[in-house]
Amino acid sequence: MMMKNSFELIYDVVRRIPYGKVATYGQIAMLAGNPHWSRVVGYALHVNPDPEHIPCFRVVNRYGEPSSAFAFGGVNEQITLLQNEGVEFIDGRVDLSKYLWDGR
DNA sequence: CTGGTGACCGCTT
DNA sequence: AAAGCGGCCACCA
Repeated sequence: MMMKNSFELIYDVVRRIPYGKVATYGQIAMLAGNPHWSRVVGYALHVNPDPEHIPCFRVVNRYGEPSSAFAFGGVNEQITLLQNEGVEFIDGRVDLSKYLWDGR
């Protein structure tokens, strides 16, 4: 039986993030089906079983700023990756008005 | 086995 | 207008 745990639903949503766009935890949680999973989303990415297929670096908090625990090698590195995709960082924040993934 | 925490968000007062 | 609290899942000791 394919019992999709909440984590798989979250991974599925994160994997849908297109190139050059960013998504927020709340957005993913809502798309996953529960607006209160925002916390679970953070934990799901924490285990991040497939970082190569799950662009956790494209996931940012509501303020458009990368999470603190991203220091797995250098938060600066994450910002560079997004910039490399065309995402413009302003004052260490992403313009969610332009780069926030609309869920499509 | 139980308790507590964590990459968060939204609502209430 | 601002601040504080709760809530869901899974893993750890």
